[in-house]
Amino acid sequence: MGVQFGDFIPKRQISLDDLKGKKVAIDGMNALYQFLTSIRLKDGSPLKNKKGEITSAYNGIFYKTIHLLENDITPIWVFDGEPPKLKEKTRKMRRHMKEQAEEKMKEAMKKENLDEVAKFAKRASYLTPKIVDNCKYLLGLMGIPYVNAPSEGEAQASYMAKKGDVWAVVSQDYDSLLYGAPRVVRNLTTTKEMPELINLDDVLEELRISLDDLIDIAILMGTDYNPGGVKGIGFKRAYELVKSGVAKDVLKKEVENYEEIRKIFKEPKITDEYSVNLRLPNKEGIIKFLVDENDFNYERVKKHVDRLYTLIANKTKQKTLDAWFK
DNA sequence: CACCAGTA
DNA sequence: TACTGGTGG
Repeated sequence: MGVQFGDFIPKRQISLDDLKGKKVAIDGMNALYQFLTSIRLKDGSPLKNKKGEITSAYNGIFYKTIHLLENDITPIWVFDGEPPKLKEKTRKMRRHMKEQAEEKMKEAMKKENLDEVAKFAKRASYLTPKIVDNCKYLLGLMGIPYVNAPSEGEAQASYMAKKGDVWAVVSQDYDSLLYGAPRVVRNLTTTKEMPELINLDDVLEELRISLDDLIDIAILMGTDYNPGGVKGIGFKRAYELVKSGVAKDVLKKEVENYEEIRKIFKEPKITDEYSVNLRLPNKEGIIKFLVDENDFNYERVKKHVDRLYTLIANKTKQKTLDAWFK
C-alpha cells in the first residue's frame, strides 16, 4: 500500500523505449504480489504445479524478466529483509484483511457467485517464504542480479538509484520517493496501464517543497509506520500545513514516534553488498526447476531459455566491446 | 504476467 | 498485420 500520493503529484506516461539501455531496481515483493494476484485462471485460482504449490510468481518472474531484457532493460530484483518494528501494526492489519477476504470467499462459494469467489481469492492470497526463496533461486539460475535488503526493499532500491547504479526504482508504491529515489517507474510489472515516470525533482519543484516536507506530508497522511496518519488529514490539508509552516507542530503533537518514522525514511538500513551485473544463465537448471519441478511446458520454457541465453550473451559481449573502445 | 491461435 | 480472449501450471 504505502503512502497515497495518487493524483497529487506530477507524473508522465512513458514507453519501454524510454528505458532502453537502462538498469532498474524492481521492488521485488511488490512485483511478486502483483504476479500472484494477476496470473490466474478465469475462476480466480492461481497457477499450480502437480503438488498443488502455487507457481504464478515463477511464471511472472521468468517471462517478465525476459520481456524486459528483450527491450534492453536490465532488472535488478530487490527483496525485503526484516521489517521495521513500527510496521507491525500495518502488517497485522494486512493479515486481518486477508483473513476477512478468506471468509468472504467461502461465503461467495456457498452462494456460487463465481465473480466474487475470484475477487476474494485474489485478495486472500499471500506470498509464502518458500515462494520468495524459489523466486530468488530462479533469478540466480537465470543470471539476473537480485539483492537481499537488510530491511525495506524500497529503501535499498532507492539507495541504488541515488548512487546511480540503477536509473530508477520500479514499484507501484510511492514510498521510494520518500527514500529519495530520483525516479520511480510505475506500471512496469502490470499490463493494464501504460508505464509512468515520476521524477522526484519535478515533484518537489512543482509543489515548491523539500524532500523533508514531502516526508512530513506523507506522515501526516499516513505511512506503513503510522497507518491512517492524522485523522481527517489527506494530501491537501497536509500540503497546506507544510506550506504554512505549522506541520512540525501538528506532527510532534499528533503522531506517536514522529522522529523515529522520519528516521526510517532519512536513514534507512541499506547495504552495499550487491552486484548489478548479468551472468550467463544455467539453462539446464532453469528447465529442471520450471519443467521438472513445477510442471511448466517444456517447449515453451526451452524457447525462452535459449532466447535468455542469447540476450545475456550478446549484452555481455557488447559490454566487453564497449570497454575495449573506451 | 506473456503466449498464441483464431479472427478480421 | 493487428487485435483479442482463452490458456498456462
